[in-house]
Amino acid sequence: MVTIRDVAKKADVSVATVSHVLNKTRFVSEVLRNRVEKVMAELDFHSNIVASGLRTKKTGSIGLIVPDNSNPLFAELAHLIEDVMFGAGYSVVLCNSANDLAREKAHIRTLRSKRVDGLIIIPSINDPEPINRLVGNDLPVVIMDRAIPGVNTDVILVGDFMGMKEAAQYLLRLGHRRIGYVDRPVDLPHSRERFRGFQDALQDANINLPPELIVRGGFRYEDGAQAVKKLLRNRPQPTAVVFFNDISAIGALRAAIDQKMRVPEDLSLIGFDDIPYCAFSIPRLTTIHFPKREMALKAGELLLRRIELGEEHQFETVTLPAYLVIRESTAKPKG
Amino acid sequence: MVTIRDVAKKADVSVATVSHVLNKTRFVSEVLRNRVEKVMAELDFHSNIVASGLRTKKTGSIGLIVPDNSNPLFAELAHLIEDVMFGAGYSVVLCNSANDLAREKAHIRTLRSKRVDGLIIIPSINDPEPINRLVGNDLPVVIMDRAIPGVNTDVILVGDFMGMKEAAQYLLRLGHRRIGYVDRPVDLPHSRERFRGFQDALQDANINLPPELIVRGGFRYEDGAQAVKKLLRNRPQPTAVVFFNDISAIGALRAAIDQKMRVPEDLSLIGFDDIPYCAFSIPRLTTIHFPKREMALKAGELLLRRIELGEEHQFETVTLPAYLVIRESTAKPKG
DNA sequence: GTGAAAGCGCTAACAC
DNA sequence: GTGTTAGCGCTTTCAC
Repeated sequence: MVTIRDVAKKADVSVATVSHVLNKTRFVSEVLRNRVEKVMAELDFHSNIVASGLRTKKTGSIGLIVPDNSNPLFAELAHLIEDVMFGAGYSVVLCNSANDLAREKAHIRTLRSKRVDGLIIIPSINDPEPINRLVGNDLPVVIMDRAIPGVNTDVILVGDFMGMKEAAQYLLRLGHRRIGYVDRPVDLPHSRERFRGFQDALQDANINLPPELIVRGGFRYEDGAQAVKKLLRNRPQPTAVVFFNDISAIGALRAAIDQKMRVPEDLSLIGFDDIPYCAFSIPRLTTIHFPKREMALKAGELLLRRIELGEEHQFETVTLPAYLVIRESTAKPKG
Repeated sequence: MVTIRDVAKKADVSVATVSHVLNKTRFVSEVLRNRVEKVMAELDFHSNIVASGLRTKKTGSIGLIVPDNSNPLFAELAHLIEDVMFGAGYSVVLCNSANDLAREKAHIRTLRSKRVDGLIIIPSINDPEPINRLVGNDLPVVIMDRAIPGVNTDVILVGDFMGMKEAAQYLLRLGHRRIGYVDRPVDLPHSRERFRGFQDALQDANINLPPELIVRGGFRYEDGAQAVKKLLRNRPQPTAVVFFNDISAIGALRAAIDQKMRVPEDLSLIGFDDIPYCAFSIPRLTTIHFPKREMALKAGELLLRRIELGEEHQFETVTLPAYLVIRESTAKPKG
């Protein structure tokens, strides 16, 4: 690997000069600058960022921890974040936590050792301690999507409560009275909020929510399928079901059709996230829009501000509105 | 940030000893080892991998360049690769090329500057030169999914030709004679292979493939929808359409239904990739299975071999079989 | 406008 | 068994 030294020697200048043309960090006469640049090209010189990082304490990389990059929501978020960070000159190290605390902590540890300039996390952790320790060590962190009580970072949330409440209200307005709810297997702040929004809407309308209509399902296709089958075993059957996320709603849609139910005539279904596929399923899925682009942008913005302006004060918590997108999987209950 | 020096001082040993307990790279008496480890924990020491990387020329990171992490195929591949690399102690820097050559080159340049230990690329580039230059500089690279003629790396391909041929043969066996084909907007080796497989099957059966049944569409939902609408304007209409990928097939499925076509009764549809959603669409999508797990595993294996064993010889090209998965979007043509 | 040189935090050869 | 120390390839202060 060719070094700055090699370039300096061949261009007959000092390493300082080479460094300065590299970083435009002080004036270099045109003659020398041209000479240096020519030699760099000739030698196919690629500045060693590891070495410069050792001096400058900047790596030009950030860590991004998501639960599961196979999930279309997280995949899109990861993509968008990579996009804004690329624009700002940073690379992103992508880590999947698999909803596993130990793994998440391992990734945090590694990322810290690698001296990433910042961290964006969609946490599986509910414990602020490992994260607060990072911040204490001057590592800018932004938490996305899931609130962790007591965390000292910027956090960007989605209007889970209101989004889900709006969905339930819509169903109520259509005339539904027996509405099922399918949750994640283990709850986290965001899922709790969504469920609260759902409950709140029913309560406002004085609708009873019997426990048999709440199922702790999962966030995968199969989970949604299983959950809806279970709900459909109830008598009377629910006329609508709301899901923690789109994927499980789509699995449920499939299972409902398999059970000869018509959607939405016999059963209304609502998801959450508004993944691209919702607009193409048959029927198209009514869902709550998750503002992915806005979240990625905001996350990038807040992180970059901490990194580059070194802001230390006031952590911000911003909540982006989620809103209902009415498509074709919802209708009035029959009868 | 606490350094090895701080630890050494506090534990009253030399930095060498600290380094050696850190890396288990030479024997350290239990007494000292315990003392050092205790101090490390007390000071919350996190070894600076940037610094060690400068000495060892290893960063413990690899680069992964995919066209678009929002695409479920690439998202899953990225996830799987992260998984195997995590298991081997590496982080992965994820980059989206957006099918843009300039961007892909920019990423390669950055990754090289960051001295990643290896690179896995799903190239948008057709030009072996930038990649061969990397290899010339001792950066292990493996190319996935798309062949680049003349490249000096390991490459892992999928049986595009045979997979697509099998799909077409299946359609032929069902009795289809007017079969449409929807390709990517600009072809790359893998799409060319797929198309060749399709052509080959028709040719074997002495079926004519009129140009109006071939559309250069795209790989997004909307593209598939547009493409199928265009195909359906032909008279006689095709009775089946094969798509370059699942996403466009799913978009087409939606559009076909919108045009009051029944799938598969009026129109058979086949995708490619077997993304998870295919098993849940209505109807479930017949497609060609893309061996994602096997590819990720193989890519990791080959890359790690180059990185850790420093193998220099013989580049390998492995082709993983792709096979037809018959679901519900295909049937005999009516009439 | 340019160069010399110290030093970032680690590893590893060498010395004892 | 353990310690000393010379770098790894850069950046940046200080000097001219």
